[in-house]
Amino acid sequence: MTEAEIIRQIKTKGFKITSQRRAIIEALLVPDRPPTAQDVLEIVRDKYPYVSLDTVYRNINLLAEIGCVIKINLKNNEKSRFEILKHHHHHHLICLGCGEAVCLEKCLLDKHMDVLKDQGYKIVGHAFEIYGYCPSCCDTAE
Amino acid sequence: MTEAEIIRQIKTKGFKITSQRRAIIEALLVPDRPPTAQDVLEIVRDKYPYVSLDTVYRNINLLAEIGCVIKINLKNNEKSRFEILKHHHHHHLICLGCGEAVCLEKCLLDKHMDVLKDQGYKIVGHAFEIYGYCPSCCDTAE
DNA sequence: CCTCCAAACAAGAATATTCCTATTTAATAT
DNA sequence: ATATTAAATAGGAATATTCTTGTTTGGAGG
Repeated sequence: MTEAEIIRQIKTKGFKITSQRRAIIEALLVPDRPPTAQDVLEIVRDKYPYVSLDTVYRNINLLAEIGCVIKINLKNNEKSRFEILKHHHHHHLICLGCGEAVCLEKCLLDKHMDVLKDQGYKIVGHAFEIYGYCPSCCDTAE
Repeated sequence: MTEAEIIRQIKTKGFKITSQRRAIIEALLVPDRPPTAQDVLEIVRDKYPYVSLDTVYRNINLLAEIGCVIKINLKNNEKSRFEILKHHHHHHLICLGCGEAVCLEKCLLDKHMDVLKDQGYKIVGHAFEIYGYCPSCCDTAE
């Protein structure tokens, strides 16, 4: 998803475009690996020194709610990381060794959703994460 | 899983049985709906007034790691709730209306796991939660 | 262009959870 | 029973994230 597409989505849903919001979206696209809120703050502050961390969280959460960003919860109280949703809906394997989030090909959970919808539940979202060790961390493990 | 079975598991894995630990396990079984760490603390303190909240979290996390307890993450910064795993491995739908955690029948994620294991990943756990509204909260919603 | 109002903001307080350190204790070997 | 040691604990500090409050601002309508 490009910056322009995201901004269009935000407008469509009736939210406003502020300079901070725009800068946060751009910052999310800069780092190699999905950044933490703190990472985003530091990038944004190069341009807007008075942006608060709360604003970063508020905007990232908005982006997650409208489906433009995925929140990656690392275990053990590490900071969360946030990934702009480039292509399709997917989930992650989080390596407990190096902390890297590996994208899973495809979401296999639609079956669950369908059953619940039939039973009268209204589903608005889901979280799914796998914890383990990637092949190279398996090698170096004791 | 009964208290005795859990204690046996703890011993088997080389952890110690302390009076606080025992009391925490018992406290988890008391409330109707899965309790928060604070709920557990209050029950335990009836008997042991000097138990710390950290001890409750530490023990619940241990129980979760050895697979005796499931951690239920409610959205929006509500406190987590913890459920003694009575029967088989399963997940939850969390109602955003009333906050209730509905148990899902069965874990459909084994396919994912198998694929990853074939690729050399070592899987140690996963988190899966669905957010939505239960039928009665759907009725009362605007 | 000017007014208006909901949405967004900054700053700092609050919250849930974990970490740190010094002390105590369960289980094991003597 | 006693000594030993790693695990567990209490208490308080630290951390990530969200909430609160008063202020500012985007964008719709006149």
